[in-house]
Amino acid sequence: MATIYEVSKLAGVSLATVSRVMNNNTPVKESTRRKVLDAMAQLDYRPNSIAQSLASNRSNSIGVLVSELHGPFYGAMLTGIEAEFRAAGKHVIITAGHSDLATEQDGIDFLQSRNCDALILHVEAVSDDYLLQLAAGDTPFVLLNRHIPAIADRCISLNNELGGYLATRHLLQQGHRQIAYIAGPMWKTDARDRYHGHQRALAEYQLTADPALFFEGDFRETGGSKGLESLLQSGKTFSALVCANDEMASGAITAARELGLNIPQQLSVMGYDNVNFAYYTYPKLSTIDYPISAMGQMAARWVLREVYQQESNEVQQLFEPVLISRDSVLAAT
Amino acid sequence: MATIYEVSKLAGVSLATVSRVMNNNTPVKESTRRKVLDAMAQLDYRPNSIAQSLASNRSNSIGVLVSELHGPFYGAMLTGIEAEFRAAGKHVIITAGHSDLATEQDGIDFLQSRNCDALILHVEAVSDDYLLQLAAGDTPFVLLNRHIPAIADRCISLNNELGGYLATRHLLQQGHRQIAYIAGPMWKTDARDRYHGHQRALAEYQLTADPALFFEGDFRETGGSKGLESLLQSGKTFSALVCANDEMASGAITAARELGLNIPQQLSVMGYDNVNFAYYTYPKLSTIDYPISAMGQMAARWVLREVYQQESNEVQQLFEPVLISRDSVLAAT
DNA sequence: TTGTAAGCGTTATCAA
DNA sequence: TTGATAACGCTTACAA
Repeated sequence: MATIYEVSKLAGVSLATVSRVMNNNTPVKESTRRKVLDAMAQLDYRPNSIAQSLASNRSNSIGVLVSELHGPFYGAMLTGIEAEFRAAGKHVIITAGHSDLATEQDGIDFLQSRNCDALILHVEAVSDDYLLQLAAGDTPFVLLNRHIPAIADRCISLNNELGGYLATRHLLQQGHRQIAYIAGPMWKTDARDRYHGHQRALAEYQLTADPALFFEGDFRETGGSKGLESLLQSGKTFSALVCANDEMASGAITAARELGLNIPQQLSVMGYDNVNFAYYTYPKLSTIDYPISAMGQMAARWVLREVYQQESNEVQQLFEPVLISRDSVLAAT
Repeated sequence: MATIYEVSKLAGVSLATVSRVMNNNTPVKESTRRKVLDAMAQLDYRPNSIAQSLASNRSNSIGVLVSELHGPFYGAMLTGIEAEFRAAGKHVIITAGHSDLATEQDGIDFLQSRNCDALILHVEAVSDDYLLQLAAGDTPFVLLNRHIPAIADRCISLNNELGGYLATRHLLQQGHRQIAYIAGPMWKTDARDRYHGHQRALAEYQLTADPALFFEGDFRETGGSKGLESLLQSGKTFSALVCANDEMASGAITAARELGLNIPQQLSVMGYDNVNFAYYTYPKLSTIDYPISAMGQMAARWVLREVYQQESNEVQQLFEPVLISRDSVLAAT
């Protein structure tokens, strides 16, 4: 592999000049530039990005920490992020935090030790304080799907409370009054926010959430199926169910069918996220749209703007959920 | 950020000694080691991985190129890869090839320019010749889901033909004789292999594939739905359908339902891949298990063994698909 | 067992 | 507009 030194020799100029034409940040005489470019082509020269990083203190790499690498939600998010950076010639180092405190902190350490220019974090276990402290350090970062007022300028988030409200209000508007709820893990902010929205909608109809109709799931299919079974066993009747995400809704629907319940005739079900497969469940899932891919893209743009000074991009930080009405909800009889 | 120099000063030893305790590759007196470790702790020293890479000519990073970042298939694959590397302290740079020739080549260039120690490639558009040439270069790489005899030692693949055979044979054994087929894009090897397996199974029953019962899809839900509609319009009757992957099967099932077809009573459906959601479709999808997460893990181990000399890990390169029988297939009447 | 010093391939500061 | 040359933070002969 040719080095800048060989290029400079072949072109008959100094190292510095070669560097200048590469980075074209300093004027170089056209004829000199040509000589250098020719030499580069002739040697099939590729700059060593490691050496560039060491000298310039810039790695052109962005660390991304997500809870999981699989699942429709994270997939869409990563796609949004990678596409934006790829186009900008930056690259992404991806690691998983598994919603676990130690693993998340570890992941952040790991990414920092790789000299990332910036971090995009989708963290759940780590505390606000920890992040505040991280913000005092000198690795810039954006938070995805989390809102911390003190560093609101680094947060890209969805109004989850509103989404929770919309889901339940939809059911109420369809005449349902006994509404069960399968939540995400309640230590997660988004799970709590969604549930608060649920409560607010109920309150508007002079209703309160019945603890017997509440189940805390895990945001995964099995959480939905177990949740439904448990709710049914409570003995309380309910005509509608809201699940805090689509995966649990899918699990709940499958479990309901196995128990001989007709969806939506005997039970209306709402999901949340509008992940790709929501259209392909049976019945098609009514849900709340979470524009996670766009939000990932915005996180990338934030970095491009704040860290790499690419002013061109508009960055939207606050997103609003939208109700998607499909076939899993029926008016109450 | 403290450097190795400051550590050496504080510990009262030379740079080299500090380096030695970090890499513990050379014996260091226990008391010296302690002094160094203390100094490191005191300064909260973190080695600069960029400088390490430049000096050692090792980046400790592995480039991963997959077709997409989303979708259940790639999600599982990335999870398998990342978990293995994370445990080994290596990190992954992930980029997407989108099954497009230029984008894939570009991605490979990109990863090489980042000085990856090795590459894991899930490429579809790039030619065998191109890969053979790449193999002649000096960046080691493994191929996932692709088999090229000349470099078989770098390939981790599933016997896709066998899977296709198993899927169709299952239907034949259930008494089906008119079997439609929705394929993946036929320029992709795996799509072709699966189809060949289908043909072989038919041949065993003295049948041949009917072109009117063939549709070339795109491995996505919409391919399945469009495929089913198109097959139905052909006027030919069929009692079973095999789809070359689960996503198309899901799309086909949804479309069938909309057209008033009962699954599996009026139409049996087979999928392929056994992605996570296959258990949550209605009816539960009978499919062919593709252990993609394990295969991703093996690709990672291959790298660990071949590139980082970690001999400990066994690497399995050839995988066999297995039939998963669930509810979407019924015996022919 | 430890220290010295020469790289690794760039960028960036100064002069010229 | 160009050239010397000192960083950047570490690894690794080679000596001691």
